[in-house]
Amino acid sequence: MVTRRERLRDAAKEEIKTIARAQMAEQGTAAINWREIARQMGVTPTALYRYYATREDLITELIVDAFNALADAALAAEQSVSREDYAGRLLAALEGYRQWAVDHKTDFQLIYGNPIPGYHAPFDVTVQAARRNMAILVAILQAALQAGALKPTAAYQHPPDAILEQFRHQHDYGVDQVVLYIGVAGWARIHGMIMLEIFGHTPPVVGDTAAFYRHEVLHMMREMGLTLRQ
Amino acid sequence: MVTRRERLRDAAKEEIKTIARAQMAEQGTAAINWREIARQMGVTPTALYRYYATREDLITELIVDAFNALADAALAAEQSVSREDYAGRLLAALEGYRQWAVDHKTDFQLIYGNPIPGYHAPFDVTVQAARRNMAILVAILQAALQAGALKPTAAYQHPPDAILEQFRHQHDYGVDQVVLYIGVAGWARIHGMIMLEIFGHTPPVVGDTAAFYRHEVLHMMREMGLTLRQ
DNA sequence: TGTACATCAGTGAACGCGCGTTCACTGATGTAC
DNA sequence: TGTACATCAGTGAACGCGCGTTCACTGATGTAC
Repeated sequence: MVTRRERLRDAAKEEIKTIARAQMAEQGTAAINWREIARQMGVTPTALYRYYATREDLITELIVDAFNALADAALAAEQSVSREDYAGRLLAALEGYRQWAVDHKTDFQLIYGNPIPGYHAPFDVTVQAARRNMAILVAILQAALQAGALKPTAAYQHPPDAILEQFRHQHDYGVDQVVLYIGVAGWARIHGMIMLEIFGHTPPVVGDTAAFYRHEVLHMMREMGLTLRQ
Repeated sequence: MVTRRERLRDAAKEEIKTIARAQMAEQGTAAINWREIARQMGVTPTALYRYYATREDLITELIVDAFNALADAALAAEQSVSREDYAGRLLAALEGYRQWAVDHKTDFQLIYGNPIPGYHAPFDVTVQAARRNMAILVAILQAALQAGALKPTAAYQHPPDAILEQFRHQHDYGVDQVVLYIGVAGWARIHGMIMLEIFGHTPPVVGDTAAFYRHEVLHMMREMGLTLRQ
């Protein structure tokens, strides 16, 4: 049961994070400013130490939140599609992924861009959070493989030596080797487009970045051997 | 003719930039510190104003340098391959591109990662520099197309509507539409792998990132319709 | 070849600013009997 | 139901630090005649 105090406490923590996110959106991820947060809340800087032991802790929580929100967005998108439409599910997940990134540019930068100067993310925390994103994509591919909707094309059937290292880690996701390879290769591909867009480097020849992304994803799925419904 | 004074001046500017790059390598792109540069040079902070009017100007020059060095690396790699081996040239260019990025992680981050807080790159300067990189790749593709080594596969022959915007900009590079499309799509793909590697997010299943990159590039070239020599 | 002047590199003090964090504290809110 | 005590949110002063930039200046190096 949640006490009144706990509710107020959680609300205060949320307010702090909301302001921190606004700061990032305006000035970049490195612009998270303790004293300025306090100012905006109408409170002394010391009061914030009731909620976060240090600025580092606040940033860590923002990172974990971002990873989770990103995974939630992909998952929600994926779950709105009929279970047997594997290609549709994957497309939805990947579009949900991109949409979240575009809607929360600085949160995405916080995760995948430059580390904040002087800040070092605790390894285990962020790795755990990052795994969830990969796990969602890989789960769809695995289901598609078992249902026969994913028939990996020749090039994907035998992962290159470079990726054989995976044997050591395979249990991490508990899926077939092909699926893991397709997952990693595919993820790298969509990551490139999103990073270019988020950081404003998409070549000016691309007009509609959302449509470009969708086109590339569909092309990729076809090329990898995932059957599309008509 | 270069006077003694000009030589000394250029040497001093180089020293400043070298120290700034070391700072980035150690603490990230945002860690460029005017006073600390002066300290390391054994000089007062004010002395540096003889060479750069402001910290912003210094950063801008670092960005331009990085873009040029990156393009130089790709070009040099490409030029060491026989002119008629188009696939070999492209592979060399792309591997040179990645290698430079890996060897100069923070310079690459400076270009393609988070903007430095409070710093705003002058648009025209950086755009001009970025264009060179794209131009090099696209030139190889165009030559390959004309020589018949590049026979775009079906999926690439007709760029999607999303990219038709290019008509407005096509003259920028003066190449065929297919080439431009292949160039942009391909660039996004390699960009994803490099960004993941540079920022330390390559999934741990990938053992040898260089081999993985090479494998993906070769696969991509085959898939796009660029004939490989045996 | 020597002199007069202009150009340039670098100094040193100071400005104004803001940061994250510590410490000892006050006063309000909750809890146990 | 009221009282005694513990818990918690928040204050206010201060610490130690470092930043980029300005200003008026000195002394060395180059240039023109």
